[in-house]
Amino acid sequence: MIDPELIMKVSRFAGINDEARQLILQKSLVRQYGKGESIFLEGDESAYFYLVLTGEVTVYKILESGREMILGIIQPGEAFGEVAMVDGEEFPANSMARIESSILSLGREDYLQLLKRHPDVALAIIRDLSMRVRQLRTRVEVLGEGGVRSRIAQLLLTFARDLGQETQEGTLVRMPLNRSEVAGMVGARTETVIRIMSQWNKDGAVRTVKDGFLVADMNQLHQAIANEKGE
Amino acid sequence: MIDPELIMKVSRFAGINDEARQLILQKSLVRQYGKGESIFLEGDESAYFYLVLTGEVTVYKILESGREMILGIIQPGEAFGEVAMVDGEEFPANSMARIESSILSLGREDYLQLLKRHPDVALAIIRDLSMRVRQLRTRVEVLGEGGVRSRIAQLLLTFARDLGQETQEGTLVRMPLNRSEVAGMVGARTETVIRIMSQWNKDGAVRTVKDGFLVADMNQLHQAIANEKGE
DNA sequence: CGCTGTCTTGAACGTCTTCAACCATAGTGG
DNA sequence: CCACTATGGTTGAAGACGTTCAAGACAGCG
Repeated sequence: MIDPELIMKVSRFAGINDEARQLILQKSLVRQYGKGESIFLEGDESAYFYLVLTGEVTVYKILESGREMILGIIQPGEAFGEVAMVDGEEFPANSMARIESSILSLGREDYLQLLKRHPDVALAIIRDLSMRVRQLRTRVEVLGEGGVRSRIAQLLLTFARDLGQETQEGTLVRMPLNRSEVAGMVGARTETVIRIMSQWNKDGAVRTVKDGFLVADMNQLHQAIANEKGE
Repeated sequence: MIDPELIMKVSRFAGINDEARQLILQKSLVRQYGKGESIFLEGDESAYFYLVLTGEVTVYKILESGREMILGIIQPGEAFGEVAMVDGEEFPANSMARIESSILSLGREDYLQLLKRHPDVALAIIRDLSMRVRQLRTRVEVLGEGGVRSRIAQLLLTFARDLGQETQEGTLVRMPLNRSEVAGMVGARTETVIRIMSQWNKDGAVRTVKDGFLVADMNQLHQAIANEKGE
């Protein structure tokens, strides 16, 4: 059921030697998760390391106030739950498949063994952690912006920068985000997000399309941030 | 001018061998910074790794909206600017001494050499990065809480948990935080912070004392978060 | 003593949330 | 094929909340 090609395509395992490759194929588990299916919950024992092969995973947390905060959306090739596993702590957040996904998991022991065998071990972890630090930092920056309008603008610009592809219509981000998810990421209510985004839609700044959204006019978003009161 | 004792006390360098110790003493630079003095600015070339020996450093960023966001307050023994240096990128934020501080810096080359000589290298970095990930995550959680009241409560509780010491009056956090700083950490205005905190002061929940603040009644803070509208 | 920086308070205004309802669309099962 | 249901998007009105601007209190320091 495991597609060896798929696994080896993951940048993290690129250039890995044959022995390590065998270890992965033998010891890892690849499982399909349906949309909305839970992968682990906050407080669970973290005995596995997870890697998204295909699909997307939402890592989220229920805050003390009851709000649901999305900490991150994990893309194919990216790992999650790794920090907790290395530290040997419980998972600090929940995770679920955002869409139909296939996810590889490797037990702690096997993971550590893999690291030992492969020389670029530490580097892979360090690179991964650095990336996470950077992501979290931009998240803090998004949340730090004053109004909800600024926060959404900042969020969309970040997505456009990281995942966008240029088209003659503007920057296209191939990731359908519903308004609730946006709300969960910027710490706001769905209705508020809707009001702001439909405004932008009318103004031709951002348009929701088939398989994602299109930032047609970045300037308008920057403006929205700059004067803290959209339009 | 460098106090060898001081350097060796830093947990990061504990158990280091003599050779490495010599390297640090010879190659590192320790400099005093006055309150408010800048250490590096966003966009600066990151050629050094910094470590707080005594004092405290504020790492902050000027957001696109013009707001000043405090990303972290670095305590003695903690490093900063490290990620950027390892990645070879420009500093993504500013830093300044929050109080009179002595700060050690080590050039990129020497730092890498130190890491090579000392076996626990990668581990030190990984531990450091993990810690930073955890800190940023709690920061995101703080900012994600709905109202300003919840965010401040969450922030103070975090400080109490991490740095607090129990007294018969409550949990004491030995760190003077002025209201502007709190505002910069929760993404709010100083006046708002003042209104909320003086309310809490009257209610006996949190009191500002000589060298920090005292959380007298944690429950009130949890309450404030729970029902999103303080008391 | 006057200065500076922090803390405080008030009032007006704009923003966001809340709650409640309604529309559109895509499946689903009869 | 259609009613039925679930999901996501949308809108309105009222009120809570936070910001803004302006002004004053206060303490520590040269």
